[in-house]
Amino acid sequence: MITKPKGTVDITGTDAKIWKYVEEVIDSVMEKYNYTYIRTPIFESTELFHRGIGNTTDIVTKETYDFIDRGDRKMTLRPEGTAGVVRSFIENKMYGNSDLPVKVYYNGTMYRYERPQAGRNRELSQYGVEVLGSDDPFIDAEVISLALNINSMLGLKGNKVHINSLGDQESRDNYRRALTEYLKPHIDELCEDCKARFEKNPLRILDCKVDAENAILKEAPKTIDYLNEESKKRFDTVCEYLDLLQVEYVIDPKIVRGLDYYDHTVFEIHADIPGFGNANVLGGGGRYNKLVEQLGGPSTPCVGFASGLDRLVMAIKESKIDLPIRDHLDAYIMYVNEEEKKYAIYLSQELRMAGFVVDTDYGNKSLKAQFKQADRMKSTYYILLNSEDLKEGLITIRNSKTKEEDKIMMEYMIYYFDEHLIDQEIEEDSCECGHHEEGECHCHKHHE
RNA sequence: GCGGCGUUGGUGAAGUGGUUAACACGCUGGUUUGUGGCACCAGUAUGCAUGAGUUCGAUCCUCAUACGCCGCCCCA
Repeated sequence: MITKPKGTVDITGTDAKIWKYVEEVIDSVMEKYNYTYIRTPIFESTELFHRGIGNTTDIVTKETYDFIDRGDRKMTLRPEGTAGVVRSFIENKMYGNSDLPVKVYYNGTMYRYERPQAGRNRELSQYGVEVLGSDDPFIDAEVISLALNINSMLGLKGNKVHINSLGDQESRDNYRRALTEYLKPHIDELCEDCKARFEKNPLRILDCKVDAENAILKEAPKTIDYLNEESKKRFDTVCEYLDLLQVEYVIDPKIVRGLDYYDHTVFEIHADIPGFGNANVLGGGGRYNKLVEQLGGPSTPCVGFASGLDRLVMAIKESKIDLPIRDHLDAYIMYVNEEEKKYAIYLSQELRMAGFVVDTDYGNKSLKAQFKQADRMKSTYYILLNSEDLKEGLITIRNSKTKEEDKIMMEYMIYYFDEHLIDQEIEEDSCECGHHEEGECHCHKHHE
Protein backbone atom coordinates (compact mmCIF):
# COMPACT_ATOMS: atom_id res chain seq x y z
CA MET A 1 0.00 0.00 0.00
CA ILE A 2 1.21 3.48 -0.81
CA THR A 3 0.94 5.70 2.22
CA LYS A 4 1.05 9.44 2.61
CA PRO A 5 4.43 11.03 3.26
CA LYS A 6 5.47 11.48 6.86
CA GLY A 7 3.97 14.54 8.48
CA THR A 8 1.16 15.10 5.98
CA VAL A 9 -2.58 14.73 6.49
CA ASP A 10 -5.66 13.93 4.46
CA ILE A 11 -8.48 16.22 5.44
CA THR A 12 -11.85 14.73 4.64
CA GLY A 13 -15.50 14.65 5.68
CA THR A 14 -16.58 16.91 8.50
CA ASP A 15 -13.03 18.10 9.05
CA ALA A 16 -12.85 19.32 5.48
CA LYS A 17 -16.08 21.25 6.04
CA ILE A 18 -14.60 22.91 9.10
CA TRP A 19 -11.51 23.86 7.11
CA LYS A 20 -13.57 25.32 4.35
CA TYR A 21 -15.64 27.29 6.82
CA VAL A 22 -12.53 28.67 8.52
CA GLU A 23 -11.20 29.77 5.16
CA GLU A 24 -14.48 31.46 4.30
CA VAL A 25 -14.41 33.42 7.54
CA ILE A 26 -10.84 34.48 6.85
CA ASP A 27 -11.79 35.66 3.36
CA SER A 28 -14.77 37.63 4.57
CA VAL A 29 -12.93 39.38 7.39
CA MET A 30 -10.03 40.23 5.08
CA GLU A 31 -12.46 41.81 2.66
CA LYS A 32 -13.76 44.12 5.37
CA TYR A 33 -10.26 45.28 6.22
CA ASN A 34 -9.52 45.70 2.52
CA TYR A 35 -6.63 43.27 2.41
CA THR A 36 -6.26 41.74 -1.04
CA TYR A 37 -5.53 38.09 -1.66
CA ILE A 38 -2.10 37.16 -2.94
CA ARG A 39 -0.90 33.80 -4.25
CA THR A 40 2.82 33.29 -4.51
CA PRO A 41 4.64 30.11 -5.54
CA ILE A 42 4.82 27.18 -3.18
CA PHE A 43 8.47 26.77 -4.13
CA GLU A 44 11.04 29.49 -4.51
CA SER A 45 14.77 29.73 -5.06
CA THR A 46 16.54 28.39 -2.01
CA GLU A 47 18.47 31.61 -1.87
CA LEU A 48 15.36 33.63 -1.07
CA PHE A 49 14.95 31.90 2.25
CA HIS A 50 18.64 31.91 3.00
CA ARG A 51 18.82 35.65 2.56
CA GLY A 52 15.45 36.36 4.08
CA ILE A 53 15.57 34.24 7.16
CA GLY A 54 19.32 34.02 7.62
CA ASN A 55 21.49 31.14 6.51
CA THR A 56 22.94 30.27 9.90
CA THR A 57 19.62 29.57 11.57
CA ASP A 58 18.48 25.99 12.09
CA ILE A 59 15.44 26.72 9.98
CA VAL A 60 17.53 27.08 6.89
CA THR A 61 20.29 24.62 7.68
CA LYS A 62 18.17 21.63 8.66
CA GLU A 63 14.44 22.30 8.43
CA THR A 64 13.69 23.32 4.86
CA TYR A 65 12.40 20.99 2.19
CA ASP A 66 15.03 21.44 -0.50
CA PHE A 67 15.30 19.90 -3.91
CA ILE A 68 17.23 20.28 -7.13
CA ASP A 69 15.00 20.58 -10.17
CA ARG A 70 15.69 19.07 -13.59
CA GLY A 71 17.47 22.20 -14.63
CA ASP A 72 19.87 21.88 -11.68
CA ARG A 73 18.32 24.83 -9.87
CA LYS A 74 18.25 24.83 -6.07
CA MET A 75 14.66 25.10 -4.93
CA THR A 76 12.94 25.11 -1.55
CA LEU A 77 9.34 24.50 -0.60
CA ARG A 78 8.35 27.66 1.24
CA PRO A 79 8.69 27.29 5.02
CA GLU A 80 6.69 30.46 5.67
CA GLY A 81 4.76 33.07 3.76
CA THR A 82 6.58 36.33 4.33
CA ALA A 83 9.65 35.81 2.16
CA GLY A 84 7.60 35.02 -0.95
CA VAL A 85 5.34 38.02 -0.49
CA VAL A 86 8.28 40.34 0.00
CA ARG A 87 9.96 38.89 -3.09
CA SER A 88 6.79 39.50 -5.06
CA PHE A 89 6.52 43.06 -3.71
CA ILE A 90 10.01 43.82 -4.94
CA GLU A 91 9.82 41.93 -8.23
CA ASN A 92 6.52 43.53 -9.19
CA LYS A 93 7.71 46.94 -8.04
CA MET A 94 4.72 47.38 -5.79
CA TYR A 95 6.69 49.98 -3.88
CA GLY A 96 5.76 52.25 -6.76
CA ASN A 97 2.04 51.81 -6.09
CA SER A 98 0.19 55.06 -5.65
CA ASP A 99 -1.66 53.79 -2.64
CA LEU A 100 0.85 52.49 -0.14
CA PRO A 101 0.80 50.59 2.09
CA VAL A 102 0.15 47.41 0.15
CA LYS A 103 -2.11 45.26 2.29
CA VAL A 104 -2.20 41.61 1.26
CA TYR A 105 -3.15 38.27 2.75
CA TYR A 106 -2.29 34.73 1.79
CA ASN A 107 -3.52 31.29 2.70
CA GLY A 108 -1.67 28.17 1.71
CA THR A 109 0.56 25.27 2.55
CA MET A 110 4.04 25.62 4.04
CA TYR A 111 6.69 22.96 4.50
CA ARG A 112 9.30 22.21 7.09
CA TYR A 113 11.40 19.12 7.40
CA GLU A 114 11.14 18.00 10.99
CA ARG A 115 9.78 15.33 13.27
CA PRO A 116 6.01 15.59 13.52
CA GLN A 117 4.52 16.06 16.97
CA ALA A 118 1.51 17.63 18.64
CA GLY A 119 0.27 20.45 16.41
CA ARG A 120 3.20 20.25 14.02
CA ASN A 121 3.38 18.61 10.63
CA ARG A 122 5.76 18.73 7.70
CA GLU A 123 3.07 20.15 5.50
CA LEU A 124 1.03 22.77 7.27
CA SER A 125 -1.42 25.44 6.23
CA GLN A 126 -1.05 29.03 7.24
CA TYR A 127 -2.85 32.19 6.48
CA GLY A 128 -1.23 35.51 7.10
CA VAL A 129 -1.15 39.17 6.25
CA GLU A 130 1.63 41.47 5.22
CA VAL A 131 1.45 45.25 5.14
CA LEU A 132 4.27 46.76 3.16
CA GLY A 133 5.13 50.42 3.01
CA SER A 134 3.95 51.96 6.26
CA ASP A 135 5.64 52.58 9.57
CA ASP A 136 2.46 53.84 11.20
CA PRO A 137 1.85 52.17 14.59
CA PHE A 138 -1.81 52.11 13.59
CA ILE A 139 -0.97 49.30 11.17
CA ASP A 140 0.71 47.27 13.93
CA ALA A 141 -2.42 47.61 16.01
CA GLU A 142 -4.71 46.87 13.09
CA VAL A 143 -2.91 43.65 12.19
CA ILE A 144 -3.15 42.45 15.78
CA SER A 145 -6.78 43.36 16.02
CA LEU A 146 -7.50 41.70 12.68
CA ALA A 147 -5.98 38.44 13.88
CA LEU A 148 -8.05 38.50 17.04
CA ASN A 149 -11.22 39.35 15.18
CA ILE A 150 -10.85 36.37 12.89
CA ASN A 151 -10.43 34.07 15.87
CA SER A 152 -13.39 35.66 17.53
CA MET A 153 -15.53 35.24 14.41
CA LEU A 154 -14.57 31.58 14.48
CA GLY A 155 -15.90 31.30 17.99
CA LEU A 156 -12.50 31.35 19.70
CA LYS A 157 -13.29 33.90 22.38
CA GLY A 158 -11.00 35.26 25.02
CA ASN A 159 -7.79 35.01 23.02
CA LYS A 160 -5.09 37.31 24.28
CA VAL A 161 -2.26 39.05 22.55
CA HIS A 162 1.16 38.82 24.11
CA ILE A 163 3.11 41.76 22.85
CA ASN A 164 6.62 43.04 23.19
CA SER A 165 8.97 45.39 21.42
CA LEU A 166 12.50 44.66 20.32
CA GLY A 167 13.07 48.25 19.32
CA ASP A 168 15.24 49.40 16.47
CA GLN A 169 18.72 48.12 15.66
CA GLU A 170 20.38 50.30 18.31
CA SER A 171 17.97 49.20 21.05
CA ARG A 172 18.33 45.56 20.09
CA ASP A 173 22.10 45.70 20.21
CA ASN A 174 22.06 47.40 23.60
CA TYR A 175 19.68 44.86 24.96
CA ARG A 176 21.59 41.90 23.66
CA ARG A 177 24.75 43.17 25.26
CA ALA A 178 23.01 43.77 28.58
CA LEU A 179 21.43 40.33 28.55
CA THR A 180 24.63 38.42 27.88
CA GLU A 181 26.45 40.40 30.55
CA TYR A 182 23.69 39.64 33.00
CA LEU A 183 23.62 35.93 32.17
CA LYS A 184 27.35 35.34 32.01
CA PRO A 185 27.95 34.84 35.75
CA HIS A 186 24.83 32.64 36.07
CA ILE A 187 25.27 30.48 33.02
CA ASP A 188 26.23 27.37 35.02
CA GLU A 189 22.94 27.50 36.85
CA LEU A 190 20.94 27.09 33.65
CA CYS A 191 20.08 23.96 31.70
CA GLU A 192 22.31 22.41 29.03
CA ASP A 193 20.22 23.76 26.19
CA CYS A 194 20.50 27.26 27.58
CA LYS A 195 24.26 26.98 27.68
CA ALA A 196 24.20 26.22 23.98
CA ARG A 197 21.77 29.06 23.35
CA PHE A 198 24.04 31.46 25.17
CA GLU A 199 26.52 31.19 22.32
CA LYS A 200 24.11 30.89 19.45
CA ASN A 201 21.04 32.94 20.27
CA PRO A 202 20.94 34.27 23.82
CA LEU A 203 17.52 35.90 23.41
CA ARG A 204 15.98 32.44 23.12
CA ILE A 205 17.04 31.66 26.69
CA LEU A 206 14.14 33.82 27.86
CA ASP A 207 11.76 31.35 26.26
CA CYS A 208 13.31 28.25 27.86
CA LYS A 209 10.77 25.80 29.24
CA VAL A 210 13.16 24.11 31.65
CA ASP A 211 14.32 27.28 33.32
CA ALA A 212 11.02 29.12 33.04
CA GLU A 213 10.61 29.27 36.82
CA ASN A 214 14.24 30.08 37.47
CA ALA A 215 14.67 33.38 39.34
CA ILE A 216 17.61 34.21 37.11
CA LEU A 217 15.34 34.41 34.10
CA LYS A 218 12.53 36.09 35.95
CA GLU A 219 14.83 38.91 36.93
CA ALA A 220 16.60 39.11 33.60
CA PRO A 221 16.69 42.46 31.85
CA LYS A 222 13.66 43.18 29.70
CA THR A 223 13.75 44.41 26.14
CA ILE A 224 11.39 47.28 26.81
CA ASP A 225 13.77 48.73 29.42
CA TYR A 226 16.42 49.03 26.74
CA LEU A 227 14.37 50.79 24.08
CA ASN A 228 15.70 54.14 23.03
CA GLU A 229 13.49 57.21 23.20
CA GLU A 230 12.03 56.77 19.74
CA SER A 231 11.39 53.02 19.99
CA LYS A 232 9.79 53.43 23.38
CA LYS A 233 7.49 56.12 22.09
CA ARG A 234 6.55 53.95 19.16
CA PHE A 235 5.70 51.01 21.37
CA ASP A 236 3.58 53.19 23.64
CA THR A 237 1.65 54.42 20.63
CA VAL A 238 0.97 50.87 19.47
CA CYS A 239 -0.41 50.06 22.93
CA GLU A 240 -2.49 53.22 22.93
CA TYR A 241 -4.02 52.27 19.60
CA LEU A 242 -4.68 48.74 20.82
CA ASP A 243 -6.65 50.27 23.69
CA LEU A 244 -8.67 52.25 21.18
CA LEU A 245 -9.38 49.05 19.26
CA GLN A 246 -10.39 47.43 22.55
CA VAL A 247 -7.81 44.71 22.18
CA GLU A 248 -6.87 42.81 25.32
CA TYR A 249 -3.10 42.55 25.43
CA VAL A 250 -0.39 41.49 27.82
CA ILE A 251 3.07 42.97 27.67
CA ASP A 252 5.25 39.89 27.66
CA PRO A 253 9.01 40.42 27.74
CA LYS A 254 9.61 36.74 26.95
CA ILE A 255 8.50 37.16 23.35
CA VAL A 256 11.55 37.63 21.20
CA ARG A 257 10.61 35.65 18.09
CA GLY A 258 14.08 34.32 17.36
CA LEU A 259 14.28 35.45 13.76
CA ASP A 260 16.67 38.17 12.77
CA TYR A 261 14.36 40.15 10.60
CA TYR A 262 11.98 41.24 13.33
CA ASP A 263 12.27 44.63 14.97
CA HIS A 264 9.98 46.82 17.07
CA THR A 265 6.59 45.19 17.61
CA VAL A 266 6.49 41.41 18.08
CA PHE A 267 3.43 39.50 19.23
CA GLU A 268 1.74 36.14 19.63
CA ILE A 269 -1.93 35.24 19.82
CA HIS A 270 -2.60 32.94 22.74
CA ALA A 271 -5.64 30.81 23.38
CA ASP A 272 -6.20 29.36 26.81
CA ILE A 273 -7.28 25.79 26.18
CA PRO A 274 -6.38 23.44 29.03
CA GLY A 275 -4.00 20.67 28.06
CA PHE A 276 -3.30 22.26 24.71
CA GLY A 277 0.28 23.13 25.59
CA ASN A 278 2.34 24.91 22.99
CA ALA A 279 -0.52 24.58 20.53
CA ASN A 280 -2.20 27.42 22.42
CA VAL A 281 -0.03 29.76 20.40
CA LEU A 282 -2.39 30.28 17.49
CA GLY A 283 -0.37 32.78 15.58
CA GLY A 284 2.32 35.37 15.71
CA GLY A 285 3.99 38.15 13.88
CA GLY A 286 5.69 41.44 14.08
CA ARG A 287 7.36 44.27 12.31
CA TYR A 288 10.20 43.73 9.87
CA ASN A 289 11.41 47.10 8.69
CA LYS A 290 14.69 45.85 7.27
CA LEU A 291 13.67 42.78 5.30
CA VAL A 292 12.73 44.40 2.00
CA GLU A 293 16.10 46.11 1.86
CA GLN A 294 17.85 42.90 2.78
CA LEU A 295 16.21 41.19 -0.20
CA GLY A 296 17.27 43.91 -2.60
CA GLY A 297 14.31 46.29 -2.56
CA PRO A 298 14.07 49.89 -1.43
CA SER A 299 13.87 50.54 2.31
CA THR A 300 10.26 49.69 3.18
CA PRO A 301 8.78 49.35 6.65
CA CYS A 302 6.48 46.32 7.00
CA VAL A 303 4.45 44.42 9.50
CA GLY A 304 2.92 40.97 9.22
CA PHE A 305 1.28 38.11 10.96
CA ALA A 306 0.67 34.41 10.32
CA SER A 307 -1.49 31.78 11.88
CA GLY A 308 -1.65 28.00 11.46
CA LEU A 309 -4.94 26.71 10.08
CA ASP A 310 -4.24 23.27 11.55
CA ARG A 311 -4.06 24.76 15.01
CA LEU A 312 -7.11 26.94 14.51
CA VAL A 313 -9.13 23.93 13.47
CA MET A 314 -7.80 21.91 16.40
CA ALA A 315 -8.66 24.73 18.78
CA ILE A 316 -12.18 25.01 17.36
CA LYS A 317 -12.74 21.30 17.77
CA GLU A 318 -11.19 21.26 21.23
CA SER A 319 -13.43 24.14 22.32
CA LYS A 320 -16.47 22.29 20.99
CA ILE A 321 -17.67 25.29 19.05
CA ASP A 322 -20.80 24.79 16.95
CA LEU A 323 -20.07 26.06 13.48
CA PRO A 324 -22.82 26.80 10.98
CA ILE A 325 -21.88 23.84 8.82
CA ARG A 326 -24.48 22.05 6.78
CA ASP A 327 -24.65 18.45 7.86
CA HIS A 328 -27.96 17.43 6.35
CA LEU A 329 -29.82 17.02 3.08
CA ASP A 330 -33.05 18.76 2.20
CA ALA A 331 -34.36 15.66 0.52
CA TYR A 332 -33.45 12.09 -0.34
CA ILE A 333 -35.25 10.43 -3.22
CA MET A 334 -36.17 6.75 -2.90
CA TYR A 335 -37.13 4.37 -5.66
CA VAL A 336 -37.09 0.68 -6.34
CA ASN A 337 -37.56 -0.12 -10.03
CA GLU A 338 -36.09 1.23 -13.22
CA GLU A 339 -39.17 3.26 -14.13
CA GLU A 340 -39.11 5.01 -10.74
CA LYS A 341 -35.38 5.52 -11.06
CA LYS A 342 -35.91 7.60 -14.19
CA TYR A 343 -38.20 9.88 -12.23
CA ALA A 344 -35.61 10.02 -9.46
CA ILE A 345 -33.04 11.19 -11.99
CA TYR A 346 -35.40 13.83 -13.33
CA LEU A 347 -36.62 15.05 -9.94
CA SER A 348 -33.15 15.27 -8.40
CA GLN A 349 -32.11 17.55 -11.23
CA GLU A 350 -35.19 19.76 -10.80
CA LEU A 351 -34.63 20.15 -7.07
CA ARG A 352 -30.92 20.83 -7.35
CA MET A 353 -31.49 23.45 -10.03
CA ALA A 354 -33.97 25.08 -7.67
CA GLY A 355 -31.26 25.28 -5.03
CA PHE A 356 -32.04 22.36 -2.76
CA VAL A 357 -29.53 19.88 -1.41
CA VAL A 358 -30.56 16.50 -2.68
CA ASP A 359 -29.19 13.01 -2.90
CA THR A 360 -30.51 9.64 -3.96
CA ASP A 361 -29.45 6.04 -4.36
CA TYR A 362 -27.04 4.95 -7.06
CA GLY A 363 -26.70 1.27 -6.28
CA ASN A 364 -30.23 -0.08 -6.68
CA LYS A 365 -30.30 -0.74 -2.96
CA SER A 366 -33.28 -2.23 -1.18
CA LEU A 367 -35.80 0.25 0.11
CA LYS A 368 -34.77 -0.53 3.64
CA ALA A 369 -31.18 0.27 2.82
CA GLN A 370 -32.26 3.53 1.22
CA PHE A 371 -34.04 4.54 4.40
CA LYS A 372 -30.92 3.80 6.36
CA GLN A 373 -28.80 5.83 4.03
CA ALA A 374 -31.24 8.75 4.13
CA ASP A 375 -31.06 8.65 7.93
CA ARG A 376 -27.31 8.67 7.90
CA MET A 377 -27.32 11.66 5.58
CA LYS A 378 -29.78 13.39 7.91
CA SER A 379 -32.25 14.20 5.21
CA THR A 380 -35.03 16.54 6.29
CA TYR A 381 -37.48 15.09 3.76
CA TYR A 382 -37.83 11.78 1.99
CA ILE A 383 -39.34 11.63 -1.44
CA LEU A 384 -40.94 8.26 -2.03
CA LEU A 385 -41.65 7.24 -5.58
CA ASN A 386 -43.99 4.45 -6.54
CA SER A 387 -45.06 3.41 -9.98
CA GLU A 388 -48.80 3.48 -9.25
CA ASP A 389 -48.79 7.09 -8.07
CA LEU A 390 -46.35 8.23 -10.72
CA LYS A 391 -48.87 7.23 -13.39
CA GLU A 392 -51.09 9.95 -11.98
CA GLY A 393 -48.20 12.38 -11.53
CA LEU A 394 -48.11 12.01 -7.75
CA ILE A 395 -45.17 11.75 -5.41
CA THR A 396 -45.05 11.24 -1.66
CA ILE A 397 -43.03 13.57 0.54
CA ARG A 398 -42.41 12.56 4.12
CA ASN A 399 -40.98 14.71 6.89
CA SER A 400 -38.30 12.56 8.49
CA LYS A 401 -38.87 13.88 12.00
CA THR A 402 -42.65 14.18 12.27
CA LYS A 403 -43.29 11.38 9.78
CA GLU A 404 -46.07 13.50 8.31
CA GLU A 405 -46.70 12.58 4.70
CA ASP A 406 -48.10 14.56 1.83
CA LYS A 407 -48.97 13.16 -1.53
CA ILE A 408 -48.65 15.96 -4.07
CA MET A 409 -48.55 16.57 -7.78
CA MET A 410 -45.00 16.44 -9.05
CA GLU A 411 -45.25 19.91 -10.56
CA TYR A 412 -45.84 21.43 -7.14
CA MET A 413 -42.75 19.85 -5.61
CA ILE A 414 -40.61 22.99 -5.76
CA TYR A 415 -43.34 25.13 -4.21
CA TYR A 416 -43.76 22.52 -1.51
CA PHE A 417 -40.11 22.65 -0.54
CA ASP A 418 -39.90 26.41 -0.85
CA GLU A 419 -42.67 26.71 1.66
CA HIS A 420 -41.72 23.98 4.11
CA LEU A 421 -37.95 24.30 4.21
CA ILE A 422 -37.90 28.07 4.46
CA ASP A 423 -40.32 28.00 7.38
CA GLN A 424 -38.04 25.60 9.11
CA GLU A 425 -34.94 27.69 8.58
CA ILE A 426 -36.58 30.76 10.08
CA GLU A 427 -37.48 28.70 13.10
CA GLU A 428 -33.90 27.49 13.49
CA ASP A 429 -32.37 30.90 13.00
CA SER A 430 -34.62 32.48 15.59
CA CYS A 431 -32.92 30.48 18.30
CA GLU A 432 -30.05 32.45 19.82
CA CYS A 433 -29.65 30.30 22.85
CA GLY A 434 -26.30 28.77 21.90
CA HIS A 435 -25.27 26.33 24.59
CA HIS A 436 -27.81 25.30 27.18
CA GLU A 437 -29.28 22.37 29.00
CA GLU A 438 -31.61 19.97 27.28
CA GLY A 439 -35.25 20.96 27.59
CA GLU A 440 -34.79 24.67 28.13
CA CYS A 441 -35.23 25.50 24.51
CA HIS A 442 -37.54 24.17 21.85
CA CYS A 443 -35.43 24.90 18.86
CA HIS A 444 -34.31 22.08 16.57
CA LYS A 445 -30.63 22.43 17.22
CA HIS A 446 -29.02 19.35 18.63
CA HIS A 447 -28.11 19.44 22.27
CA GLU A 448 -25.44 17.11 23.50
C1' G B 1 19.29 15.56 14.15
C1' C B 2 18.08 12.92 19.31
C1' G B 3 14.69 10.06 22.60
C1' G B 4 10.11 7.24 24.58
C1' C B 5 5.80 4.50 23.23
C1' G B 6 2.96 2.29 19.47
C1' U B 7 1.09 -0.29 14.54
C1' U B 8 -4.36 -6.67 14.78
C1' G B 9 -11.11 -6.29 9.57
C1' G B 10 -14.77 -0.45 7.63
C1' U B 11 -14.32 1.28 13.21
C1' G B 12 -13.19 0.47 18.70
C1' A B 13 -10.36 -3.27 20.17
C1' A B 14 -9.18 -8.60 23.01
C1' G B 15 -5.66 -12.41 22.36
C1' U B 16 -1.98 -16.70 21.79
C1' G B 17 5.14 -19.75 19.95
C1' G B 18 1.20 -24.68 17.14
C1' U B 19 -5.63 -27.11 13.84
C1' U B 20 -11.34 -22.38 12.43
C1' A B 21 -7.76 -14.73 15.37
C1' A B 22 -12.58 -13.14 20.77
C1' C B 23 -16.20 -9.42 21.65
C1' A B 24 -18.70 -4.87 20.29
C1' C B 25 -20.15 -1.17 16.73
C1' G B 26 -20.87 -0.55 11.63
C1' C B 27 -22.18 -2.50 7.02
C1' U B 28 -25.06 -6.18 3.75
C1' G B 29 -29.09 -9.53 3.44
C1' G B 30 -33.35 -11.91 5.74
C1' U B 31 -37.69 -12.42 9.22
C1' U B 32 -41.64 -7.99 6.83
C1' U B 33 -45.29 -10.17 -1.60
C1' G B 34 -42.35 -2.18 -1.69
C1' U B 35 -42.13 2.03 3.38
C1' G B 36 -36.42 3.24 7.91
C1' G B 37 -34.77 3.93 13.01
C1' C B 38 -36.48 -1.53 17.62
C1' A B 39 -35.92 -6.93 17.92
C1' C B 40 -34.09 -11.57 16.22
C1' C B 41 -31.17 -14.55 12.54
C1' A B 42 -27.22 -14.92 8.95
C1' G B 43 -22.92 -12.93 6.39
C1' U B 44 -18.74 -9.75 6.95
C1' A B 45 -9.62 -10.24 8.52
C1' U B 46 -6.58 -17.22 3.91
C1' G B 47 -4.92 -12.53 7.97
C1' C B 48 -2.40 -9.47 12.89
C1' A B 49 2.40 -2.40 9.19
C1' U B 50 6.63 -4.14 5.68
C1' G B 51 11.16 -7.02 5.09
C1' A B 52 14.63 -10.34 7.09
C1' G B 53 16.18 -13.64 11.13
C1' U B 54 15.51 -17.39 15.31
C1' U B 55 12.37 -21.90 15.35
C1' C B 56 9.92 -28.22 13.35
C1' G B 57 6.37 -24.02 13.43
C1' A B 58 5.52 -16.79 14.58
C1' U B 59 0.56 -12.19 14.57
C1' C B 60 3.25 -13.33 19.27
C1' C B 61 10.66 -13.63 20.15
C1' U B 62 15.02 -10.64 17.60
C1' C B 63 16.71 -6.96 14.13
C1' A B 64 15.87 -3.42 10.36
C1' U B 65 12.57 -0.16 7.65
C1' A B 66 8.08 2.64 7.09
C1' C B 67 4.24 5.19 9.30
C1' G B 68 1.68 7.05 13.86
C1' C B 69 1.48 9.40 18.80
C1' C B 70 4.38 12.16 22.40
C1' G B 71 8.73 14.83 23.94
C1' C B 72 13.75 17.39 22.95
C1' C B 73 16.34 20.71 19.58
C1' C B 74 14.33 24.70 16.70
C1' C B 75 10.28 27.56 15.47
C1' A B 76 7.60 29.64 10.58
